[in-house]
Amino acid sequence: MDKRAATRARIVAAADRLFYEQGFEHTSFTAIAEAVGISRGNFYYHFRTKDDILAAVIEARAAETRAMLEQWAAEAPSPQERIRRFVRIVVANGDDIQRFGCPVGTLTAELAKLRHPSRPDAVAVFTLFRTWLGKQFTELDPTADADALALHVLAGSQGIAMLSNAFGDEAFVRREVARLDAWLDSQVTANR
Amino acid sequence: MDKRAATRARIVAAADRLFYEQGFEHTSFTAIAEAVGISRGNFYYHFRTKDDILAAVIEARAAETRAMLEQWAAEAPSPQERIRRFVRIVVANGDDIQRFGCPVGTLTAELAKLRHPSRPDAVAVFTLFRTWLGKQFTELDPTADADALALHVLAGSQGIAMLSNAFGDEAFVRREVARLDAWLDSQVTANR
DNA sequence: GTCTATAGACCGATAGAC
DNA sequence: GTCTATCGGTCTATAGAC
Repeated sequence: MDKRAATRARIVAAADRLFYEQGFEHTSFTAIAEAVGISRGNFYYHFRTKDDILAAVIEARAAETRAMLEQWAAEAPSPQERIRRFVRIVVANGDDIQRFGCPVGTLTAELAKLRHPSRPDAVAVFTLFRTWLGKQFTELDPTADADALALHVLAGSQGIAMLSNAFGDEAFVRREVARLDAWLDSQVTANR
Repeated sequence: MDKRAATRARIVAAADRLFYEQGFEHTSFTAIAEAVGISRGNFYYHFRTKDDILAAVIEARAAETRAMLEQWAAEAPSPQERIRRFVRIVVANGDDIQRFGCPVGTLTAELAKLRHPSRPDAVAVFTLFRTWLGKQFTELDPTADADALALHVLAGSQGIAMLSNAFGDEAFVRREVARLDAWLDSQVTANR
């Protein structure tokens, strides 16, 4: 990787984190430049506008998500176990979610209010999870409405993330994850 | 109501709507003043700072919520029917939620990222629903963990609102509301 | 004449953009 | 490093109701 690409990657990583922690609009150029440790002037060598950075951040998140889903698919033996991996995100990233919510959910919600042109790209990250989950449910039961089940799981984890952020109640998160797990079990049993 | 209070109320109503549609930070003084039809200068006669407006908006939302919950409690005969009223919000306000998400959820999420001092007050609106729902579940079954059940319903509707906003899929909303209704039925049946 | 409500000029700071 | 627009925030003059 040449120096240009390396700096670009550092900018994207810093912006990603700041957009998550502070929101897209609230994060200024200056804040990103400071986090990376470069001057604002240097900045424009890599990105012309703030929207360009946002696009790069969303692209990076999408790539990261694809890699993660592929890894889960490779590691976990059964569809049920794979779906369980997804459900576990809200526990594994519990601390971040409690403080800043779900990165996918909060970004799409913000971009919706801003009527931002990149909003569909942010939604596409949601869609990655949606179709991946749908695939697992189809494997579990080819006759099921896999997309509906996928959205149910997605909605469940979004609700948990939202209230975790609002109330900071870890017991609630564990309880609701267990509930989702149990629901998943019941789906598998029903298919036997 | 004197003229001062009337103008103040109009400002709060306009700010409420704009904060909902565009987010708190994105909404400028100029935008609110334009929406109300007054000059920016006049503004400071009624509110000194933007945070003061936010505080007034949150207070208004809390009062509105309390009134709504009281009305539901008065109108609906059974606890189950009352809880059902709550679940129906995502359908009744389906259009707004699809475009701007849940007003309570999106505001608390934004204020969390901004580390805004009024965030606890925004969360308190969530708590109004939480305790009201808990009360209904206690009436349904005094031995149940009413708060856990309340949070489950709250999380369910938050998840629906989030994905409704992301995907704009009305069939999904109806499906998930039906699912929550069925779950509620099962809770009632289990108690018999 | 006094008070209430209003308008609009104006401030420093900071935003994104170049 | 500079430029311009706009941000939240402040001050003062004044029009009209009483």
